[in-house]
Amino acid sequence: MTATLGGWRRSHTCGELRAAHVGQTVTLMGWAFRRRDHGGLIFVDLRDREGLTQCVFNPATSGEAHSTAQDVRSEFVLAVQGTVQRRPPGTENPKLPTGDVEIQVSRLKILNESKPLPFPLEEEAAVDEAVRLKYRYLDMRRPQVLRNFVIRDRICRAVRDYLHGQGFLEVETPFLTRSTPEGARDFLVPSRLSRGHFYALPQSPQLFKQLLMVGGFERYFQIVRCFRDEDLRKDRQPEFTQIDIETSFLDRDEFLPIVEGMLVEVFKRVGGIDLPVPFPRLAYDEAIARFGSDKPDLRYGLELSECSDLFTAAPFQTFAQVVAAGGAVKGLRVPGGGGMSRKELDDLVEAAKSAGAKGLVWVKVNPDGLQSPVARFLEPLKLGLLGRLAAGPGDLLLLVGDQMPLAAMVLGRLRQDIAQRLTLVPPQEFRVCWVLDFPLVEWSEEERRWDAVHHPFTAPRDEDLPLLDTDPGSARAKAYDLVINGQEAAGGSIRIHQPAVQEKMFKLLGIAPQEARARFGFLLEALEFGAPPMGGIAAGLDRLVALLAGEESIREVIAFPKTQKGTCPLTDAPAPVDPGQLKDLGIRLAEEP
RNA sequence: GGGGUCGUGGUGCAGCCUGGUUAGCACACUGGACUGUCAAUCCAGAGGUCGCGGGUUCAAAUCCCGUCGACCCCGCCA
Repeated sequence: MTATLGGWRRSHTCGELRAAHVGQTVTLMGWAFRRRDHGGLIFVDLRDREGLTQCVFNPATSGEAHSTAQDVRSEFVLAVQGTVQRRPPGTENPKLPTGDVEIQVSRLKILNESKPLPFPLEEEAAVDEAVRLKYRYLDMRRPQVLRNFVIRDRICRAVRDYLHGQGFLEVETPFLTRSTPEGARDFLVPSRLSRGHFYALPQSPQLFKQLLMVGGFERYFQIVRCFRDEDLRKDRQPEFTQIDIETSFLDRDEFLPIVEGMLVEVFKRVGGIDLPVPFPRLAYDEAIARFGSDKPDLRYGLELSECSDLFTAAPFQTFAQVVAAGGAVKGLRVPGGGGMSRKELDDLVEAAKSAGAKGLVWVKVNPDGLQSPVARFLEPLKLGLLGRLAAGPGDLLLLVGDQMPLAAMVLGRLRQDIAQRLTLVPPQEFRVCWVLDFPLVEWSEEERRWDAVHHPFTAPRDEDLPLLDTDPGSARAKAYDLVINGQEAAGGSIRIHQPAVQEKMFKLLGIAPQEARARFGFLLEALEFGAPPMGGIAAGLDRLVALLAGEESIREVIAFPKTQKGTCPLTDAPAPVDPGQLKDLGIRLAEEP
């Protein structure tokens, strides 16, 4: 190092020099971002993590430095020594924080050269993501990419500071663990020492954090990697990071404010945003009824209306039958949507069908009456309908009749599309809410059994405990989701801490006692040794960072993300392995089918 | 597993629908000129298996089939 640097020491970063530094002799190190060669005079914008500083190479100052600067190309690594001087009047650059000054370079050292780059680092340059990821180490030199990781770092620090202040212990849990049934597909790791046996990478530290509570740690958190072998999306990676939290002796209403405090701290420190507390709370049923979603976006209105009663005895047989069969008719008013073309309406109908609806009734409210494929059935209901939906001329009404919650969820999906199309979504705004009282279980038609909505360790609400025997589908869980701008940002629950209840839950889910013992025996046993009441939450760190960074995809806030097929363009993982490695593991690959 | 968009010098795109000049433009790159630029400017130049394979045709970047890859969506993600 010393040899290369020749005793030079960096005195300042490229982001900090101001008019107050004029006259000082400084040493800067960084990358040549841009070079402007005027023949007699050469300008180089030197870039490091903190910013840009213009360096001037004048033969009158140093002929040697000037001639070396002629060889400088993009992304050469440079060390410069020189004097900070005020730029000549009229040549200041207001776009740069350092734009009032420049370095009159007396000595230049090229620390390393660079080949021409495979893509430009200019901010405005659009580059294919696959190319960016293959050369991610170059991509991150772009200030707008770096910025996302600064935000990520600050969020993590705010989380740690806050939780430590609240008495939480940061504890690590194993990555090599055992496969859990249910949930996502596991990533498996073959064991060499126990041939034929496999570890699984954790989908979350769920069981371990409960064991930490049995262990008396009382308040635990971890910023931890989780692994799920499922298909990817712009907000889903095979490995992602959670802020994982668990507490003892707290009921839901004592725990949620702790999480609110964490979010307040993060948004305040990182975004300068004041989130009002307490966060609004919506029961699951209410969220579905009003917004057609269990993760409602509260940044805009477009609430759904309950219209079932209007159709009980109506001439519109289709809906009357739906209501008679215990279903519901839900309505959505699209303000000013009366001008939509036939094609746009057809697209809405298509979208409704692909969301699972049998159909979609649209109604244009014209000054002279209703216009709709079923207008003649609706005309008698006109006043009731317009009143219920608060609709007037120029509006479009969308109606779906089906079983709940499907009817509402179909409109909930259209609600999002329409908000986008009508640009009702305010930018730079954050609306946070809790969704509570989720159903404990839901009936799985294909498996012919009850499935846990959250996970099998989630406690039912105390008053709903008897329902486990009589009407499991109506039992509500002590589960909660934190929703920000229509995205699930965190989810958690109060856990079952009594073995008898846990066994009852397994039974309900069709997990036989011996099967439960085989899979979760260690947890069941732990619950028998004085497990405290406990509950917690897991927040998706990547999504939180993306939200605060204003990025669509979490790939933008992960240093080395995977493509949609789960590959890494930089390392070419996953890759075949040496046959000897497979032999050690006792693994033979099956022939291709 | 299914649907959609895209794939053309290093990068970003046009050309494709309606097959036929030497595949065009911008940026980057190379050489030259230039002492106040900051997306420097001006002059000159080099750089292409049109993702891959097959088919149709006198002729394919262009039409057809297959395949691979990237992205978006549905399913999936307790």
